[in-house]
Amino acid sequence: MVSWEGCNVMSTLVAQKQLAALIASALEQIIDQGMLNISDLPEINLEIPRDKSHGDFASNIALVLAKPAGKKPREIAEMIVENIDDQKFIDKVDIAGPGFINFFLSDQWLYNVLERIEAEKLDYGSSNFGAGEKVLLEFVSANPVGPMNIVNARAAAIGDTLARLFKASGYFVATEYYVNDAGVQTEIFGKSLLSRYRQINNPDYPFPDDGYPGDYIVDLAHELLNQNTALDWMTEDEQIEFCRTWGIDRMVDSQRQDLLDFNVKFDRWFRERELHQAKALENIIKILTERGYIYEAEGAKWFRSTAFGDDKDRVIIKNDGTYTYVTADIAYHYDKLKRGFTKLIDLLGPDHHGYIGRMKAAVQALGYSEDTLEILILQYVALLRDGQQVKMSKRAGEFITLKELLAEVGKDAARYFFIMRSLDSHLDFDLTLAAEQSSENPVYYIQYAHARICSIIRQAGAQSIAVKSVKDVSLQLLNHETEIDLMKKLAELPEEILLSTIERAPHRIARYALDLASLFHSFYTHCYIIGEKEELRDARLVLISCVRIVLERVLTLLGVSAPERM
RNA sequence: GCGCCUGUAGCUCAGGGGAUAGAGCAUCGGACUUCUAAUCCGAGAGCCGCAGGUUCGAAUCCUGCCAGGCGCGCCA
Repeated sequence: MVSWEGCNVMSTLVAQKQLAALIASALEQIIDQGMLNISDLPEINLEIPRDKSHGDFASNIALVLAKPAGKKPREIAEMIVENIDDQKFIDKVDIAGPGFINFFLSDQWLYNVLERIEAEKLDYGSSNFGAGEKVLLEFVSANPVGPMNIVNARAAAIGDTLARLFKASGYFVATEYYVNDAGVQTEIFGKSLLSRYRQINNPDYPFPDDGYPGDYIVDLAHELLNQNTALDWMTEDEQIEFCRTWGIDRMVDSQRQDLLDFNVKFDRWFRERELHQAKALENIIKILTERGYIYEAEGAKWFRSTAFGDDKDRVIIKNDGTYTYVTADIAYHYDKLKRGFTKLIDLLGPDHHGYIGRMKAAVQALGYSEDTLEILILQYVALLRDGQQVKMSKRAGEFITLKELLAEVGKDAARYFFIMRSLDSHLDFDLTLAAEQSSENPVYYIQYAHARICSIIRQAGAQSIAVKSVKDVSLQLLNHETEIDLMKKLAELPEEILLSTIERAPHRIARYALDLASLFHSFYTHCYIIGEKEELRDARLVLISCVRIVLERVLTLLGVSAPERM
């Protein structure tokens, strides 16, 4: 049994849980009295009504029960309300509309929120929901033969924030970037680099037909020249191999640096070559063969992925004896599983959606459940400049790289813009707006709220006014409408973090940050702080200090900085 | 042809069974002798792509259609 002693409600999550328990016990009493005849209780959900006149929380339970119970919704609602135990934290309970039960809570629960924020600081909103489950989040994994593009950038921002959300929700998370450094593409890359290297002294040296045209390879060639390597004494094959490994290492280094500049740090950069060196591909084929999912046909070896619902079986060893990329990918995922991760999440671009079936099949063929692997598909990004779409052609070597994006709009705006839309949304990224440092830009709007609070606290400090502890101020003075709204929003953070994690929806946090900033700005214009009487001033300082903590918290989740001055 | 995503205010997007459908931008009108006007307050603006169905209740779920984006290799 839940104890109702004291008023321990301190977030919307807790409030909803407690109200649901109250309704459940009311229903039990009604059923015991024989007033209601239903076989089993449905789940009781509390929602926060859009309209404030509908209370702090509302339940539709009476409407849901109307049919199975064969009674009118309002009649059921009345019985429930009559049987709800009186609680100190409930001001009143109304029945409204077709049969909604609306709960109006005493403001005390909001003051408890401030106490909790003061106690937990930047941990406020965290939970142990994940119970330490080991999750491996793989994202970006861009080919190392070229610079990272705008979709990679979106994946980086979203993947990184998802990782932060999983951590906040009590999971053990590791992030990985898978480097395809073993395929045909890297060989073409090696040839391209060697050709550019030769062209420095011999402009007529041929460039491979299928070579990579970008200028970055020319830059790499000049860097290679300055390295004074033993390249010229090698055979042709050795030269290509050297260019490949040296060049890929340089590409990976620069990708790693670009991502660090974007506030994205991977726990591990996993090289495909490690799998080959460890004979992991041979091993995975052996395992799948033993399990009976490999067969030979048309001179190749196939993985029977259709056994688990895939559209067609997949070639795993080509008729020329080499492996397909799927083979390495299965080996990589098996490696993840062997390392003890019980949940694998891959964040991929929309061109990879056909990949879901075969990889889920592979995981199952290896003896794991289908939902061990979760593949999130990210939709494309269209870049706009001055309202016009920026055309990008990879073949012509024209595309905006992550590095260029950061130079143009900055890390904070870029992160926010990528995260503010749901994964499913085909994002229109407005470069002009993102680069603008004005009120039209939501990033600055949120950061400005944080900087404003810091400024007030600085001003107060200059007048020797310190921010007191929550328990030393008169919280009941915080009763202005904008103050109540602000505290309600603070109360929502734990729920928001949890839902953002469960729904894999980082955009919810971006929106929450914007809403909180908006409520603060509104409060700021309606309520003074430093000029007010001491008691009210101190209470308000506590309030804005809590708002500041939560703003810093959500900005950190987004990977955006929380400036103290602007 | 098959698969995935999308279609909501002039624009970009939230909401994904519940009460009068929301936000930002844009437009229009107001607010600075005091803590940052990078702000606030207010107004107008919508057959929620179309047509059926399920439901006490559908923007939300199901079916079909229309439109846009992206896939459907022994490429990665």
